[in-house]
Amino acid sequence: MTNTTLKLLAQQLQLSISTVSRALKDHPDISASTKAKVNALAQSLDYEPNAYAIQLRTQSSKILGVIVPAISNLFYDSFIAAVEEESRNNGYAVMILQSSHNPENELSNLKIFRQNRVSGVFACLSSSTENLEVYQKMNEREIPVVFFDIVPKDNRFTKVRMADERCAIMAAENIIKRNAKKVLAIFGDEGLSITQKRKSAFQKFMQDFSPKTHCSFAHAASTKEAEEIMKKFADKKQKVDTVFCMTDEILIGVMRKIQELQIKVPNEIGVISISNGFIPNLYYPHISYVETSGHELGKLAFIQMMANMKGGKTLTELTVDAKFVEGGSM
Amino acid sequence: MTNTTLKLLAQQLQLSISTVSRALKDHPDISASTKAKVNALAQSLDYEPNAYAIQLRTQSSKILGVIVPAISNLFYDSFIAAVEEESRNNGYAVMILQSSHNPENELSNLKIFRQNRVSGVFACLSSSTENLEVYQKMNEREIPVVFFDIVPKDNRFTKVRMADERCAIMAAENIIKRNAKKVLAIFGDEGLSITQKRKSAFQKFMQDFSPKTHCSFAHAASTKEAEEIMKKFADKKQKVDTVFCMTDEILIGVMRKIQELQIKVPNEIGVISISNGFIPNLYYPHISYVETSGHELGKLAFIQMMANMKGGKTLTELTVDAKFVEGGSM
DNA sequence: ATAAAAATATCAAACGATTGCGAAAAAATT
DNA sequence: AATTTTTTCGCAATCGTTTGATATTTTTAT
Repeated sequence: MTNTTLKLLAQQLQLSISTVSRALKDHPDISASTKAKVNALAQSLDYEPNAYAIQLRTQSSKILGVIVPAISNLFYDSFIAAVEEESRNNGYAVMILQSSHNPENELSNLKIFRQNRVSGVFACLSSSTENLEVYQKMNEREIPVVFFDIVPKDNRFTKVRMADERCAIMAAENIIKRNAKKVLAIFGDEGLSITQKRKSAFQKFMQDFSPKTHCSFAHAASTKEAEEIMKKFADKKQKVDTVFCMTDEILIGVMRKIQELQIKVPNEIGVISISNGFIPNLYYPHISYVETSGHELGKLAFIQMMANMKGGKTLTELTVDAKFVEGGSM
Repeated sequence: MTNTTLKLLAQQLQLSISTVSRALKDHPDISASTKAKVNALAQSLDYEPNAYAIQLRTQSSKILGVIVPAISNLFYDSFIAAVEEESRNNGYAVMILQSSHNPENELSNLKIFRQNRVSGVFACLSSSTENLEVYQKMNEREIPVVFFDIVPKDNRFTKVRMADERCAIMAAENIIKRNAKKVLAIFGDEGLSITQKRKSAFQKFMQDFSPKTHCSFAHAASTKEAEEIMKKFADKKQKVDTVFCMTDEILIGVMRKIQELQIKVPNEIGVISISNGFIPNLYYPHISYVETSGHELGKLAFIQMMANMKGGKTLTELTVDAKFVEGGSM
């Protein structure tokens, strides 16, 4: 069965294609009676405009692209969900591609986006992306790019991200409030700017406001690594009394060890993390965390995208503020 | 900056558009030298074919649609990830829309898919979807629809799903093996066929092979509900010694209560669930589970899609088999 | 040297929709 | 009744690509 087209409608109604087209879009040139007829037939024949023809003619697609390292991720999936929702409400469809943290995939994804003439892309850099030229070119082609979460340092681009420094500082605040003596702070992948930001902010704040607190720093790129780090520190004689986890992956590893060794939270050890809240609430007591909401970030990103598409380039870096959620683990 | 087109290339090279087009696709009609020239210029001008023009001309898009109740879900996100991966490797892009379990959204999503002339759709029914007519129409338009996870009973459609009965039976087997006396089995949304299947298979198996085991059945549509159910049953005098959780949401609720009440797993209570493994492995001891892999299902769905698109309709119902993963909670 | 075959490149018509411009018909004005 | 205005609609070009048919040139065979 072939799709209904304007031509088909026109033939059946003995009208010209242009009249049918105009009738369908409620153009003032067309009489009410014709409109009625056209609409009726379109309805009964299940007419749906061919988006491809429209885009070809109007040179503007109603598709937005999203590149994430992985869809299957507690943070990114909520970001995607938010973007999808906003997009649909605004007449856009979303095309989602994952880079798997591989710059090559990132490139081929971008290619697909270009072929499909997406009218904008949301991009989260993969950890090893060095070359931003492609993105620069997109901007030159007037395809707005909004970076999120893992963003380039380069300030030629529009970016939205969590208030990373604030997150880290809020965590530090609560660690100090708890009166911690020996802190283990586990951060994520050392190469990412997001890690750097969080770490240096954390470090500085602790230094400035509680210089006597002893802090050990570690990096874990996976749950497994976090688990091992936790193990090492739990084995030591002078145990740490508070552990900070920069990501969900880290928290999971840490909690596995804590449960296994039956360390009491919060009495023997305090735990605090940065998260969207899903993982922290799995445990009892709930883990206290600084909230970073993929959902909020998605909404903000969409707003930025619309702004970029409408008017002049707004090359700003917006941040979603964080808030502390008391769980019971501190 | 405007996009490079065939026309532009042709002008610069003093060739006809058709020659350029053929050169780019390595058509035997074109000489090697011409091809070289064309390719060189195309490269330097960053030529990317306009997917819209191609689709318009060839009447076939390289886009697949996916409808899920929610992207932000441990099962669906891995399904999506798998489909996306397979798709990209086969030259397809994926458009993802979420229904939020709302039939209206489902409908408008389908509309978007039609407008974009997707060449196939993967659909997971929202819990309250009654009217399958739209899907039937898609099939009539020769747009293959592959249902996954929550599938229609109707056998006019192609479906892939987990081996739901097997899952439930495997869980039951292990409950019997544990020598459970009092079992609490919590199932999901009563309206879903997936729930029905799992429940009746579970029920029958327990009845047939261990009629003396006392089973209490309950339904929970959310984590919160599961938590309350668990609370009720933990308070009782004659405590249950084994609890079965049909979904991750339920497991999470149950585990919250168990941790809160400090019930010892597996000594005081055995826990078993159906899951993709992520959640069960968060706890210590790891929860034993029957594995249902969204990733596997996604791959299977893609294969079915390709089969449907290539050849004759293969209206079959395929299932991904389950396997039991020993955690330590039984 | 001439006809036949092979190689190379071009023409032109689609695909489905939009839209400026002009034309015919109907209504309003003089 | 003649003219102007308004309403209603059609013509045709265009977006970028593909592709069957055709034209031109080169090579090979006779």
